[in-house]
Amino acid sequence: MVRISDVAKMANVSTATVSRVLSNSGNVKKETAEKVLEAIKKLNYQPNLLARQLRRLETKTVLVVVPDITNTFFSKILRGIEQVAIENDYEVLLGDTGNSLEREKGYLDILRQKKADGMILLTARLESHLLEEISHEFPVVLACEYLEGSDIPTVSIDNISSARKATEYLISLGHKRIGFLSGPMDVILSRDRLKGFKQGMMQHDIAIEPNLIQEGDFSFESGFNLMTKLLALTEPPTAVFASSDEMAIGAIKAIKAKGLKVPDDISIVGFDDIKFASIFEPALTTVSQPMFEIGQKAMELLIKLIQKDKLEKSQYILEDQLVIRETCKEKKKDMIKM
Amino acid sequence: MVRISDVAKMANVSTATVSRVLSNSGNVKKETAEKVLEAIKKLNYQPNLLARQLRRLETKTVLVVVPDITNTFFSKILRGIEQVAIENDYEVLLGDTGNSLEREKGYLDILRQKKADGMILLTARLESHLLEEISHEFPVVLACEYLEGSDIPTVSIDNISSARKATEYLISLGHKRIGFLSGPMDVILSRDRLKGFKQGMMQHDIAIEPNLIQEGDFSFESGFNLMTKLLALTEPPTAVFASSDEMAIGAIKAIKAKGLKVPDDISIVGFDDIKFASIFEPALTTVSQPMFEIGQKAMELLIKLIQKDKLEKSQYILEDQLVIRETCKEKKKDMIKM
DNA sequence: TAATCTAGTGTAATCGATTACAAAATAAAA
DNA sequence: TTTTATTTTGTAATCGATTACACTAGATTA
Repeated sequence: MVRISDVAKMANVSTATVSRVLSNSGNVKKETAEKVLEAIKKLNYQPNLLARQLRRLETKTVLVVVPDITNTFFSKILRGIEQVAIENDYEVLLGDTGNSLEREKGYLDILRQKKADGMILLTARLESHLLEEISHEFPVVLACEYLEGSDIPTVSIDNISSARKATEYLISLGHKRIGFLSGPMDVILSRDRLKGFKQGMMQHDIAIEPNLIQEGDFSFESGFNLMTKLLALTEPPTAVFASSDEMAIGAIKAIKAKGLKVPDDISIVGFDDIKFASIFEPALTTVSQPMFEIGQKAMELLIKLIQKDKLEKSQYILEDQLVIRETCKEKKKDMIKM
Repeated sequence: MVRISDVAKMANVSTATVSRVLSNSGNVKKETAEKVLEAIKKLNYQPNLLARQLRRLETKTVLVVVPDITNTFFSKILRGIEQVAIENDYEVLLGDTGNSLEREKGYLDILRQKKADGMILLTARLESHLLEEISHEFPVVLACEYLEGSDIPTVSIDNISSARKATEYLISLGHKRIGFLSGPMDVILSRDRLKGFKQGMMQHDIAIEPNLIQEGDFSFESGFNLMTKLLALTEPPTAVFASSDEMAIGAIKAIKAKGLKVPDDISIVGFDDIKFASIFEPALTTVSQPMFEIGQKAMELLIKLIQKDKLEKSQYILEDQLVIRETCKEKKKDMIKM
């Protein structure tokens, strides 16, 4: 392995001078610098980052903890993170928890062991005091999620208001029996979406029926299963608002499996606007999150934290948008009951 | 920050002893070890990995270079990699190239700078001599891709034979005018799939028509566009074999857009078996790759390389499988021409 | 009893860079 | 020409762990 001392020897200078050439800092005579650069090229020298990092006590690496890397929602955010990371010479250490709480916890140690300068969490199911604690010691940014009553910097959309908007859209189409497929209740964003749903309903004086609200886990499979349950009710909903696109698609499959049609028989709204939402048939009406931008912003904030810059605020709310495609329709006229 | 010397001081021992307790190596008296452990707990000490890594000249980190992290095909492989990584106390440094050759090249430096102990490439579009070079210096494993005439360890399916199988399946359904949507020709796996397609055709004495073969880039969009082109031919194909599921789905969308039906008018076979292949309607008949296993195996090989173990062989071929779903059907009887 | 071995611990070198400080060389000012 | 300022370079400490080597004390063997 080629070390800085090898370069120094070949160029007939001290390691300090080589280092100065490397970092472009300080005063090095032109000719000396040229000698050094030549030696570097000749030896194909690459500085050992471990040594540099140890000396500088920084890694130029950020840890990104993702609940499920195979979900395109998260990988799109990751893309945004990575873009800003590259622009600022940071590397991304990936922590996929596979929805395991234990693994989520385990990744905190990587930060403590200085393997990364900071951390972006796309999931926050850990006990909040753990997160609070580590965020006091190290730079931490939450994306999508946030922590109630905490001042950990956060980038997300306003889940409550976007869920309310989506609900009101269904109401505006004449729907009153609206089902709600929720995400897991231990994540705040699920609770927010539910809250938004309830707000929308109440604002139009529509009673909320508990058995039209079902808790799932954002997955396709849970969407399918919960919708099947809803369809088994004596009076199934005429519209359903799902807390993720995957669930929405699962729900549509369940509806189709019963021989019913979307949107003719039942309207569906999803959440996220993953790539597949527009490819699926019928194309999904959904709340579109600016995933790439969320990632970018989160990484920008993290870099600021690492550099100990002051943030203007700790909660950044990005704009979402209700994208209307093909899965919603005016409620059918009630049949005259016999 | 708590250092090993702080622990040593508190426990009234030398740093060497603390280190020995930490690594569970060597001979430390029980009582001493207990004292040390107590101090560690009291101070909430976590060893600085940078220092350890510098001393040991290893990072316990592997670099995974992915062409597109938002493609579930790759993220599934990544899952396999990460699983084995965790089991062996490795971390995964993610390098998403966004299909950029330049960024692919840039990630090689991370390896040279010792930020990772080895590298798994899920893309190999770089000039082969670059790859050869770096693989002589550092542990490198190719997954999915391989390099002709190179001995870089590789994990993949046999693309030629699986493409041949899929082609023969279409032929067995009576199709003769079979279109082929290829991936980019600068990746070997695209060329292999084309080769397999041609083999299948020739083995059944079916002439290969150049304008039924179209080159894309694995993406949904290219599938749509190329299929649109094929449909514009005076005599369009009755079946199409796409080199990726995304392309296949794009092709189906194009067919539907023309008012035709899959599989009634045109049969489609995809490649990869991404999650969405079974959700899409009609559910995709496709060549299923064992993505998770590819990732696992690749990581296992890489660990062996890092530990300087001998590999039994350098090319590992895993089993693929033609999954028959709903997008293929017997060719319609020819209309009697007037 | 003396010699040898072993367990347990400490001292200090080491990994490969960066950088504070000192020193030398050169330029500018008196 | 001497003095002072500036530029350029080198020496050695440093980052925080690991580990080769040395040492001590007690156990074992001859």
